[in-house]
Amino acid sequence: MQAIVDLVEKAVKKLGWKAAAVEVSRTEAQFGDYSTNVAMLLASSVGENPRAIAEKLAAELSGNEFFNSVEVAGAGFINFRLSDAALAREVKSINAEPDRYGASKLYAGKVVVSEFSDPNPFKVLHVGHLYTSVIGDAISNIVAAAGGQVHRVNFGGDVGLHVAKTMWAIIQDLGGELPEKLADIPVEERSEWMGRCYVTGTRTYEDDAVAKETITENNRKIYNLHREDDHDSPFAQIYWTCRGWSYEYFDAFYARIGVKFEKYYPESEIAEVGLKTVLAQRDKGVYEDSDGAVIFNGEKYGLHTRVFINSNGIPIYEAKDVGLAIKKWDDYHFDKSIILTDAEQTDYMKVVMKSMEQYMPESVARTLHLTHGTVKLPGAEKMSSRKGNFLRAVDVIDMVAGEYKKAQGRTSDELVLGAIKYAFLKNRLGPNLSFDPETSVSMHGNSGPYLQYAAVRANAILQKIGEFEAVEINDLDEQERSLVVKLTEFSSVVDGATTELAPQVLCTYLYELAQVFNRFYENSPVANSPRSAIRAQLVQAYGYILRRGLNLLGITVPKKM
RNA sequence: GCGCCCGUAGCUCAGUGGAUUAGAGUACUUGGCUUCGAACCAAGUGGUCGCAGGUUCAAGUCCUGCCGGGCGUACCA
Repeated sequence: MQAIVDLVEKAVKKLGWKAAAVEVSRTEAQFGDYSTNVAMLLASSVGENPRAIAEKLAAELSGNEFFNSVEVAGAGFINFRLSDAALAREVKSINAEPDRYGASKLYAGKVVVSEFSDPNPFKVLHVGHLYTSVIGDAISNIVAAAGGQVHRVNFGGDVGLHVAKTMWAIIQDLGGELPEKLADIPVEERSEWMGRCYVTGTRTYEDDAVAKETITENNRKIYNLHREDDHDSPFAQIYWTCRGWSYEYFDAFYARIGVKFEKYYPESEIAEVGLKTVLAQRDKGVYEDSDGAVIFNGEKYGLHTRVFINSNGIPIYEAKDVGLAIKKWDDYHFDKSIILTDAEQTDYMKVVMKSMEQYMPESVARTLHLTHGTVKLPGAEKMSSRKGNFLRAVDVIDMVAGEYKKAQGRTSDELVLGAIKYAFLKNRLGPNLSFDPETSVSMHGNSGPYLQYAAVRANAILQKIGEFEAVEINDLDEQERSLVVKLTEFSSVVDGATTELAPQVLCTYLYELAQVFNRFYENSPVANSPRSAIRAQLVQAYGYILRRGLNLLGITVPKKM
């Protein structure tokens, strides 16, 4: 709590000691509400033992109306117990400015580009896209709430070998370059059909040497139709139509999960600048020719070597990422660029960034690559969209909807997404995520439904009592006190989640908050109580904070459940 | 081989170097609905924090080595 930090700093100064970095953290209820170890940190510079320093500080602070008690414990901890007056002030200030209370300012005025999700046209959205979209959205929300001017962008391969493979199978399936036959594909089967074509094309590329040549040629044709702005040839007509289907399918998906993007960066729009840049920087010695390809020799930097332009002269993923980075910098001149991808790309990204550092160091220094693991479902094999044994994003939503219906007799996207998003976000980023639709997204315990329910309960109370007076808040009992103390932790939690870009920090807090509230709820009637007007203010403040926290995670609070 | 990540209760996981006794959820055993919805609450069982050293007043947390698992390691994205 910042107010305590300020008071401690003031006391340290008053006692004539050199200011140490004061940190105040929550502590176990048996010790107090908050504690600080500043006495231990001061020990060496002051030249006294921590315990004695703590005693002096406690004496200095204990008269303050902010505290009920200030006690020294253990090796020199100072434990604080907040006064009712201090707690009342917090509740009042939450209810006065529910959307601003405790907001972080860590990104105030900063321009932030947040790239995530990154699906490829001509392919199917799988469970990984759902996962990465949910995380990216939450992180973007957190940065935006901290004052960041966040631009959410999405990158995807509308050119490249995977498109060439899909196009090959599409043309086979249509019986030739016959765009008019596309009308025969039912609207609801389009994405599915393209996904199947991708799998067929990939298998063929691996097994059939003749077809492989055609696919390689297709790849070149696709780059060329962009260069020549060809929308008329039968091949181009098929390409543009299917590409359009993909983007419609993506938009519908994002709308369904409540994630919004400012723009797509299709690879076709950045491939040229990537290609030109890599060639220009090769001439300056950053990249090298090798076996007909253009590479970056990462071994000089303890990384591995990667190809940027293949021996057919086509810019592959590496060169496209160079183009993307340049385009983003030109578009936004960002203070921070966040790129969220699967952890498989960690070393890859290091190589690309190391190469760009040679000629655009400022942009690279402001770029942060965040990674996450893979979603594992119980009993599932490793998924591969190239082999076709993957789980689609909609399959996961359907599975959870099925579980919801089984358990509660009804379901809705709002509830299903609340369950999925929370299950995805409550764990730290990085390691793989075990996701079990049946148990992990259960209706009990540390789950999205628990939190949504905890919010609905608060609303139900407020609805029942209607208008109430903002009377003075005093003589808090134990349950009321714990609820308010928990509310005061909000700002430091948000700061922590923002600093670390770690949504799980917020999840843990919100769950604890909901637990504290549910305990309060069991024992503290609001409607039929002499303390009704006081408790209503607490419930209102709690409702605001819980809703804000959930919204940061991309989770909405249902009107009813 | 080399590089990066992970290893905490039966299972899934939290855990900015600090508190006699390492926390949740789940599962299991109990108790609590005439109430602002019990999708809740309360109590209990369950740990050599992978192993071994080191740094520190203090290590699940930092360092080193080892064991186990995952990922990456040149023309896919």
